[in-house]
Amino acid sequence: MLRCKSCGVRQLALFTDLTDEDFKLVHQPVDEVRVAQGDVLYHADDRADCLFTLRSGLIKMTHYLIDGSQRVVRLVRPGGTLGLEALVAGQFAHNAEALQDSVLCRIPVSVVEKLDRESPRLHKQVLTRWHQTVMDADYWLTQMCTGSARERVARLCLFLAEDDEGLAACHLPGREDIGAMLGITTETASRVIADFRRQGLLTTHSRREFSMNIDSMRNLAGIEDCAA
Amino acid sequence: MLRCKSCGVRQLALFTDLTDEDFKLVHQPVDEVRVAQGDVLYHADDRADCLFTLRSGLIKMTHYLIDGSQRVVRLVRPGGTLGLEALVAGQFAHNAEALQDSVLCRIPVSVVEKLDRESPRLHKQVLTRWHQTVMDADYWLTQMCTGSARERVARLCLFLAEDDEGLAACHLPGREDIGAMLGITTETASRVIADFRRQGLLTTHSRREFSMNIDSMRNLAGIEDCAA
DNA sequence: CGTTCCTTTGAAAAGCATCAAGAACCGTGG
DNA sequence: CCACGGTTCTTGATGCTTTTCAAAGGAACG
Repeated sequence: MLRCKSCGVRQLALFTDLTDEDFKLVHQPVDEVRVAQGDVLYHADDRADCLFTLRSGLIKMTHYLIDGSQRVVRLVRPGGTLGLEALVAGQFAHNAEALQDSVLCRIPVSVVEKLDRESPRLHKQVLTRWHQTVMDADYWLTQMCTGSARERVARLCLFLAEDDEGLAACHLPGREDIGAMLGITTETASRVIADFRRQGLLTTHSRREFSMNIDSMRNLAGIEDCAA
Repeated sequence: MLRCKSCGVRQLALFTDLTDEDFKLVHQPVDEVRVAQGDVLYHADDRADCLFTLRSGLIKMTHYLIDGSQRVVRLVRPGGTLGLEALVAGQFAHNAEALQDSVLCRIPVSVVEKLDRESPRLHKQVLTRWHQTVMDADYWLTQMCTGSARERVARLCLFLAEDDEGLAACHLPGREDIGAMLGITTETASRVIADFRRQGLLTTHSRREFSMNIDSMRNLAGIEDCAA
């Protein structure tokens, strides 16, 4: 299972920088995991003995609220890391659910712990991953939890478009998910998107795909370059 | 300067668990830093060659928005760690400003890096601190960025009261800061608090101190125990 | 081809922001 | 000790935004 060395996303992932020497320390399998859109990778409080690197797809990290609804606290994109808390706690801190069909590498905690001890390169990467997670969280809060519903939807669209390289089709989540990401209701999410469409800012190709006029969208969002 | 061993907040802080052996590795001074209410500990993008443990007081971590206003992304309470990003980036990621007179320990990055390499106990603590930071960030998002203004203010009051052990006086931030924490306007913050006061849920002793009826406040907040 | 789920839309009500002004508080200097 | 000016807090009135409740249209799927 050790194809990590030639992995396509490795340059983005946890195992960047690793030398051949480092790889020799990996004695447990790094499996590939596939989750279909809508499937749950893990639940909060599940026993955590591995962590994940996202190779392709899109994952939402959520918390359930007291009223039973869910709040999206962050999205993870290819190259991102999920479940780092496995290194310090016995259980996961979020629910991780696929917004798109996704492929991940499943890395046993024991592997990361060993490398963390014996490879300064991986050790540094682990810290960097934590840092990135915090930056992502802060970015999410400032961008997706601030301003009017229109601004937030515009920012979310721009965020989603970064993955899919702009002009072509971007994945558009369901309205309920959009609501849970932005802290607004499903109806408001729907209304804003329908409105963007009427104004010609946004075109939906299928139910779950769209493209947009990036510049106009930036105006609505309040121009700010993306830290994530 | 090595009074860490007998430090009152050490049990909460980064240097928990350290043995005498570990302390012998610390060859650079751990300074005490005092910041008065309203003072800035550091700015985002400041060169970061040290990190901090909060001994007493309260610190707000903020980002400036494009419009010049600021958004509070998190509060740090005694025992918490600030500026962990110094370990992986050359600069700080937030503005850190004192909401109350505060005392911190200023720990050079070189010290933490050395201990991180040579003390498994500190190494574990560093990871735990990162984890805690992410948990705090997620808690902040779900609690302070979700629900009506009344709910948010109620949750913030409960959060602030945890420090000051309930019944006695708790620190009440300025209305503008409250707004920046909850994503609402100064006026709305003021109105909600004035309203709580009229309903007898909350009593202000001085301008910056209050106490409250915790149970009623919990009802308004939607009961949920605090993860932070 | 009908069922089911998701999205869109409408109308009314509630919530919140905005603008503007007055009141309370703070530190300072007389 | 009190008066003063600046700041922060409170309050009111108004209008926009968002939620809520309800229902109808569309797309997906067996």
